Amino acid sequence: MSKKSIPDDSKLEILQLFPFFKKLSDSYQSKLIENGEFVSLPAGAHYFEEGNSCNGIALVGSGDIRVFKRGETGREITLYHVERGETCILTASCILAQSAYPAAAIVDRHTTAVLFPGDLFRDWVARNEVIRQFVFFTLASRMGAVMTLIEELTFRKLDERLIDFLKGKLNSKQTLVEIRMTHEEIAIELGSAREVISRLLKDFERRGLLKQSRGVILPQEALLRY
Amino acid sequence: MSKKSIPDDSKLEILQLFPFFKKLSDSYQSKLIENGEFVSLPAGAHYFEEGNSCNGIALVGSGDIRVFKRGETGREITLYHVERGETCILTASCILAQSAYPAAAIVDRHTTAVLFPGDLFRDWVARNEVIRQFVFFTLASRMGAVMTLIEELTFRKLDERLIDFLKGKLNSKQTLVEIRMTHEEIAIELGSAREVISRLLKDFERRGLLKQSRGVILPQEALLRY
DNA sequence: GAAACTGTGTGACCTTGTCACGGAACAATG
DNA sequence: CATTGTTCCGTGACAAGGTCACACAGTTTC
Repeated sequence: MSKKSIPDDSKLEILQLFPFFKKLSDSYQSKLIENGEFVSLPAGAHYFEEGNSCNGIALVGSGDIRVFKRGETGREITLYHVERGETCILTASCILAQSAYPAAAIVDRHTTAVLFPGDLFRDWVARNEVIRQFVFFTLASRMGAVMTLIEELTFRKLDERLIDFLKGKLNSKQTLVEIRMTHEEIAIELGSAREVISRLLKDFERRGLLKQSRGVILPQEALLRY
Repeated sequence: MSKKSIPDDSKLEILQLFPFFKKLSDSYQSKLIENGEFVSLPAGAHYFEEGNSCNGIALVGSGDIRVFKRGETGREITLYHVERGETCILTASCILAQSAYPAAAIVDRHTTAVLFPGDLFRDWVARNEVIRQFVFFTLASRMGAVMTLIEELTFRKLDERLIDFLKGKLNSKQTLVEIRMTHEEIAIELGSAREVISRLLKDFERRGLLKQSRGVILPQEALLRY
C-alpha cells in the first residue's frame, strides 16, 4: 500500500463527494481534514485479506476496490465494488465491532482515498449524529445489497444475470460502448466459471445480442430489449 | 401478531439473557424494562414481509424466528434464525437507516420477546455506548455470517453442506438424537429443492450414514466421520 | 520468427434444479 | 375399519451450470 502526503485541498475535494460531510459542523469538518490521510493505492494492491483486522477506514475519491470471496478451488465471487464517493462499510463494521474482516479486497483500478484511523473513527461515530447516520445508512444498504446477491445466486439463471451485468455496464455510459473485460473477469464478477461465460457469450453472439473480439464485447441494439 | 401484557419480571428474565443488559447503568436498565413490551408470537405468524418498514426491535427470550428470501418460483432460502438470547439485527439496521426490510421473516416456533419502539431504540443507540456496541457487534457478526453463506452457496457442493447441516443439528445436543425435519424443511434451510435433498438423503442412507422414516432422520456413527 | 503467455472454443461428464408423476404413511371421518 | 384426503417421499427424464482436458488463436518477448 503506497502512501504519500498531499496538501489538504485534495483531501477536501474527496470529502466533498460525501453528502454527510457538508452536514457536519465546521469543527468536525476540520477534524476530518486534519486527521485524514490522503492515500494512493496502485492497481493490484491487496487492500485486505480475509481474517485481517481493520485499523482504518477509507473514503474513496477515485478508482475501484473490489471486495470478494475466494473459494478453495480458486474461483471467486465479487461481493461489491467501492468506487468514487463510497466507503468500504465492511471495514467500518469491523472497526466498530472490533472483529476480523470476513472477505478479501483488492485494488482493481488505481485508487485515491482519505484514510482515518480506526479508534478515532469509532470515537466520532459515538459522538456525532451525522457520522453515525452515515454509517448506519451505508451499512443497511450494503446489507440489503448482499442479501439481494444471495437471492440472485439462489434463484436466478446465469444468462439473465449476465445480460443484466452487461446492461449495467452500459447504463453508466448510456450508449452502446464496448466493454473491455475478459470472460474470466466477468466470471469472477458473477461467481461463475470462465468456460460457462464463454459459452453464454458465444450463444448471445449467435443470437445477435453482441459482437466479440479478444478482451472486448461490443453490445448491439438487440441486447437492450432483454 | 398477538400480544399480551405481562408483569415486569418476565421481561427482566428475557433481558438478562443479553450480556449487554447487565453492563447498562441502573437507570438504563429501568428504561428498558419500562419501555419494553412483552410479546408472544404464535408459530406461523408473519413477522415481516419483504419491503415492510420496521417500527420495533425485538429481543428474543424463547422460540425461533426464521429470516429468509423467497424466489419467484416459490423456493426459499433461510438467511438465519433468531433464537433465545438473540435479536433480529436486520430490523435494527432498518430502524437506524430508516429503510425497508430486505427479506421476509416468519415465526417458526412459538416465540416470546421484549419489543422496543423504533424511535426510542434509535435514541438509545445515539446516547448509550453499551447499546451501541451491542448493535455494532451484532450487525458485524450477521454481516460476516451472510457473507459466509454466499461463499457456501457459490463454492461448496450440496452434499457437504447437507452433512454439515445435519452435524450442526447434533452439536447442539451432543448425541446421535433423531432430527425431526421433513426433506422440504431442510431444502428451505439450504436454499435447495425437496427432490434434491431426498436424493442425497437416500444416498446417505445407502452408504449407512443415517436411517430415515417419515419426518425423521436418525444419524449413525458413520456420519460424524465426514 | 520462435517461444511463451493470455484469452477463447469445445466436448464429455457430473451435480443440481425442474417437472411430472406415483405411491406410502398418516390423520380424520363416517 | 374402510374411505378419503393430506402430507411426505421416491424416481425418471431433462435442462442448467460447474469441472476437466485440451486445442488453438492473438499478443508479447526476445
